[in-house]
Amino acid sequence: MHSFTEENYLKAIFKLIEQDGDGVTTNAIADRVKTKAASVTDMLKKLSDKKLINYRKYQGVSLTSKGEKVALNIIRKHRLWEMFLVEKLDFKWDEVHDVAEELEHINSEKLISQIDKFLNYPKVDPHGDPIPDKNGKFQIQKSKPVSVFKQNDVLIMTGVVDHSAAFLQYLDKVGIALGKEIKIKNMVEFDKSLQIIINKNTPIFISNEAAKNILAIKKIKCG
Amino acid sequence: MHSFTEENYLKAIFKLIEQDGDGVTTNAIADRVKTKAASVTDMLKKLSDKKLINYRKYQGVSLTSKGEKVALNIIRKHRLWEMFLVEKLDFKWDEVHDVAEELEHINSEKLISQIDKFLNYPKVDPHGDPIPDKNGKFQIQKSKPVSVFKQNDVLIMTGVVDHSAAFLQYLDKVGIALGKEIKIKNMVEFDKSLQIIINKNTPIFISNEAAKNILAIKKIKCG
DNA sequence: ATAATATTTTAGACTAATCTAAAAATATGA
DNA sequence: TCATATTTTTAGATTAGTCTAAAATATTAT
Ligand SMILES: [Mn+2]
Ligand SMILES: [Mn+2]
Ligand SMILES: [Mn+2]
Ligand SMILES: [Mn+2]
Repeated sequence: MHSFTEENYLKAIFKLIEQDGDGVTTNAIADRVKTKAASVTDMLKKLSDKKLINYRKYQGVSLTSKGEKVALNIIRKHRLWEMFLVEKLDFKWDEVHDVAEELEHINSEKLISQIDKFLNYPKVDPHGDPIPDKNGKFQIQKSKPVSVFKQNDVLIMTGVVDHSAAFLQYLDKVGIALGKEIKIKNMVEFDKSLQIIINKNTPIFISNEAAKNILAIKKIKCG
Repeated sequence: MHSFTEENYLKAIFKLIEQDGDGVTTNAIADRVKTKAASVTDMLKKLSDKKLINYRKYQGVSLTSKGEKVALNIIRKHRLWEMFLVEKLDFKWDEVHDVAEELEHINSEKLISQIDKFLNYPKVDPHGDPIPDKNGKFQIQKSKPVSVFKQNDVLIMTGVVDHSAAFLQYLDKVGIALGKEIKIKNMVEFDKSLQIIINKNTPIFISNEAAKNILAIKKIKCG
């Protein structure tokens, strides 16, 4: 169907559009797929010939709906595999990404629909990212970084911005995980670090840098 | 580590050695990996440089112990994945091979050891083929084709020679599966077809061609 | 033993994906 | 606006894997 490489470019372009909107630049893609701008230009021509992207020299690119469909399917597979690894094979959330990068390119409609069923049709992956369904539809997250909330806000942790193993391991260490309650006890004016209470435990401090990389929503009062 | 292609060549060489012994020919490999002899010669040089095979021009090849180890690991992964697909994702035994051909190249020690554990360390795959352990060790099957047994022998079905979907579907249709009892009721001298009884059901006829492709062992009397 | 046949290797070319270096286009800013 | 800096594209080379056609070697059959 499409080569590994083509799939990786499409996924990269999709994520850059998600971040910065259409008109994705050659250099931005080169960065993401860890290659040089010259190689990207070559690939853009190929993807354009295949009607997977809209491309005019020097103008930046966007995905056609065909290209977006391919990208969403790769992302669907990536996130389902991550979920499978965590839920069924006892992987930690910081161990799954690299393996999923390989597994996402396996071609089998049946395989992925069975994995989906086996996991009971999960809506989010182990990092809180939404899993597109068969048709590429997924719920847009309205989470925001913990850093934007106010003193005494009570939040539910829903995701991460930084997906690096190092950051995920840090969150493990301080006890922050998906679904945990985070109460903002107070903010240090000097460096914008936060004192927070996780699930009613003893308060801890997290840096502003950390707070910017943790996503959460306001907790709904219930009971 | 090793490319996709290199792994497929090593696996092909391993299986040819298993079948015909050392001194595997260029054409035999070309057949198995579905390429041309000239391409095989190129690859043999590369594998030889990497000390994965023993190769002297025109003399045929054998695997070094390093090469054998790689081949056995691919086969281990292939068979574990097939088992996973059948046991956990409701695939039929005739549906798993092609997907496993892709999955066998995924690189993750942890992934495969967890799959092994998840399946409770199976000894054979859905086709009755032995699954090498972490160290490449596996039990040699002493099964023989049904065609070599004698009238009134009572057998247990243990595997297949022909792994094609068409043959496996035929076996499904007539009710032959791993572990089933096969009693040889009689053999037609004319065309060597057999009348057999599967699990005490009504007798059926199978051709000599079919009998040669079904593996079995003599049933041990018990009770 | 020699000629005919079959197998294997070499030579040379092609494709996908990559790279470096140079040229072209665009953006920036005095 | 126009020179400078940055970004993007082109040109040309490289590598892995493949192919066809031709040459070299081995096998087989008279
Ligand atoms: Mn990931
Ligand atoms: Mn994820
Ligand atoms: Mn198989
Ligand atoms: Mn099998």
